[in-house]
Amino acid sequence: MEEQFVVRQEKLKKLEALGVAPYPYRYEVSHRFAEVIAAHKERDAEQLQRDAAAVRVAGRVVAIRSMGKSVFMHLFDGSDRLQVYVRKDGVGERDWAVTGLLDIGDIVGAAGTVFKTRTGELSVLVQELTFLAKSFHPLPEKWHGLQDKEVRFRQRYLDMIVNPDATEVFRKRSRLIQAVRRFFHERGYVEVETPMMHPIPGGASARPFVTHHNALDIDLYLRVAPELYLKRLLVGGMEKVFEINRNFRNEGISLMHNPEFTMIEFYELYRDFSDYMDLSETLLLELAGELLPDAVLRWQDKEIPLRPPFRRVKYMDAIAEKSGLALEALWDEAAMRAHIAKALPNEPMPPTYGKMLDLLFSHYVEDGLVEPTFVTYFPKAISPLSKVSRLDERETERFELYIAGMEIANGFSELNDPLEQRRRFEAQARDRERGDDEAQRIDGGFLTALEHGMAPAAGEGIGIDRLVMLFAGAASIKDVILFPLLRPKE
RNA sequence: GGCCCCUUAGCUCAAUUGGCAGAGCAAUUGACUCUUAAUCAAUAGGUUGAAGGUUCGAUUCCUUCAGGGGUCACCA
Repeated sequence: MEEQFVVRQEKLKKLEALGVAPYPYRYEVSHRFAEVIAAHKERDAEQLQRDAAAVRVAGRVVAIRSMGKSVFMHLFDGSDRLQVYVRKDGVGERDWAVTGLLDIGDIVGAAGTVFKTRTGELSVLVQELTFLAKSFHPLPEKWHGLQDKEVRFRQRYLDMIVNPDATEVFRKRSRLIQAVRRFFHERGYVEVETPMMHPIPGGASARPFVTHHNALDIDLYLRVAPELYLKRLLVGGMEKVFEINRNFRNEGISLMHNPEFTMIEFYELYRDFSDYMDLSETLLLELAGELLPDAVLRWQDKEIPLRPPFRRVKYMDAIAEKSGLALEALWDEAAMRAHIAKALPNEPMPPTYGKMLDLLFSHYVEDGLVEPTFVTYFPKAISPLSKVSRLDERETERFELYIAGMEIANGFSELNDPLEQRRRFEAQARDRERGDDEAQRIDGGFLTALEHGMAPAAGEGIGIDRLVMLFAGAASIKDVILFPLLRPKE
């Protein structure tokens, strides 16, 4: 609001008139609030008075209670709150004048001694108050915090100042990614960075974002997946490799989808999809050990135990069971078409057989996969990069891990036969001609790499944002992405 | 993109059937040297998201637009 902005600018001028530097360069902090609290919370008022431990702390003023010649304030350091107490006769004349000019939102340093108030709250009796930065805007209300989701996402810093839980989610995210990295480093994986801009988008079925490089005068696509580049590294002999980075998909936004999202992809030579299902279980349990009190995900109103081995169900069996369709019908395009026309009359008829399968899977199966479940042996038609099953040539050695109705991971025995890979790409090209504009494109450079010989390998991708949702109990992907995509305002 | 819902003071929310736009917090002024949702007294703060329409009269009803949320589709 205009008026408050003006008033606060006037206060800044008054500070300068007192000889206070309004934007000093540094402040020597001796303890974070959590350290002060941990060190002294168990001691009683008498002990604290005897010792008079000296601290220098800093934070944002989030509450002011003035008693006239003494002022209580709560400071917030990004994680914790700490009360400080300024008395007129306890600080210098100038510091007292500064205290009177403070607004909620200002940032200050406080040097003094730790004590306990009459009501037992650990506080700092201030001897020296240092002004560190001015806030010209009022903070959201103290009781209810900031409710407006739009403001929370557009001005995430306000969310973080007022709703400490928001920050906690992102600390968890950081710890989770750190734990994932350590997991793979401990197993001898090499972390790499492959291009974010691809001349041919590949590695996943999705619409890409397009951009243009001026000097080369070529269109480039923001990557939808790093897969085809990571496999080139397998050809090069990198035995274990992973990448944690952003993917970009030009698709809709929902509780589970943001156009840019973080993914880990990892690959290991001489392994197959079965090894990677085991590895996924190990990883999730290790993350639970790191982030949860026990191996139980608490998400929304659900309790989801992580108890290996996770349930395993074949993709086609899952659809057959939930739809009531016979397995033979699922393998027959005409029968599928008839079923969809009759049972799902409001759905537009998918252009390809693979899209029909997708439709039935998401309609009948997906939401019901709450407990951790590996869906296995995806049909060849929708798995252009995975190896054919040893058991049934219509299927592939591919799995997806579902938890809480969300797809969390996707892995397979990597197709390494270049002639077969070329045929799969050609089948995708035919799907594209039939109207599936997410069908994968032929990447000649990738085929050439395979032609040089790639050892058998397993590969997998895990959606990090969704994993954070599960481990932090977040209902929306927007709650685990600091700045989710919103339509720009004005 | 389709459908449904929301948008009122800086923030959180009210406003009876269409009849004078309010409260708490925040802010301003004053009192107060252990408060913590501090307290007490006073003051100020509004183009009710925007533009039209109906009406004597619109926060309220209608249309269009903008932003957001939910949902469906696509996707992870």
